[in-house]
Amino acid sequence: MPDEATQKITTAEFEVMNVLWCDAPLAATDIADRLADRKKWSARTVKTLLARLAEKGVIAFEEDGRRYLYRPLVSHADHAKAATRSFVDRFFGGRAAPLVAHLAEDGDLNDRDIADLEALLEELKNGRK
Amino acid sequence: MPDEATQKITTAEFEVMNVLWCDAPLAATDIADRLADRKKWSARTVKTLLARLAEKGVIAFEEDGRRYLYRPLVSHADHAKAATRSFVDRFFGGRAAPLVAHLAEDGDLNDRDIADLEALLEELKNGRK
DNA sequence: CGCTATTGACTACAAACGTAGTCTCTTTTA
DNA sequence: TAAAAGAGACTACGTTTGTAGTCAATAGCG
Repeated sequence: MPDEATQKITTAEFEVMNVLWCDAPLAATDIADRLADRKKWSARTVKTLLARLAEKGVIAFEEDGRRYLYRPLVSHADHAKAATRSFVDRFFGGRAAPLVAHLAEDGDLNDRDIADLEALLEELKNGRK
Repeated sequence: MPDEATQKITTAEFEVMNVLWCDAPLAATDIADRLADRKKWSARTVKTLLARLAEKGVIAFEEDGRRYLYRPLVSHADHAKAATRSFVDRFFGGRAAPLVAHLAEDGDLNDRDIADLEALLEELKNGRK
């Protein structure tokens, strides 16, 4: 089962993880550069976040000359899965349907979403019987 | 559109909101009592959380003799909706299907969930055309 | 070959959070 | 009527989070 730590990525840390999920391993500076457009963080801030992520065990780093290269230990999929689980548990008693209903009510589902969901359900029903 | 504040309910505060969403208005003591089984918080803690929620504008209180009766200003549905939106935006680029796919992959959807989702999709398709 | 720029290590610091304690007033009860 | 029990107001305090600054080593540049 996924480690507890998976849950504990904060929003700021998540931004860093997003970069690493796109491309890894990367040096701290590279990560800061790739974040530069979205966030106006100093490189220090990024370093701090990397240190905290490493401390939490969700990323690893290896030496590369006199700098470190960072790499995620938790996949995006695993993290999304764990986060989804706890979100759905918390807000919808673990049931997915009410969640989708909420999205639907707000008109947040377009035709493509609906089509995707239909396809997904088809698949599920087949896999199940 | 829902207030920004809607997002800002913390996990501890959320427990308090859950009580108020079930039954309101309630006095602080009543809320503490109803939380007693799940959380072993002192009544003080509950009071603090109520004060913070009031400060954030997500609950209101009215005097009732020498105590206050608290009542949510944000409905459970609104909060769930806002939270769902930001969750789905954050993790799945705003698309619901990948979210459901994650739940499905983990076997977190049972037959009833699937049936519910199917019904929901039927409804959506009808409402849409 | 000394200076500047880069990198990691350590430190900082305010706001938000979780979790309460104390103080004071008032109402109920013995 | 004095004491106890409960209500709100204000205060507290360690931790986490967001957002960095400083210091020391190193390494390339002029």
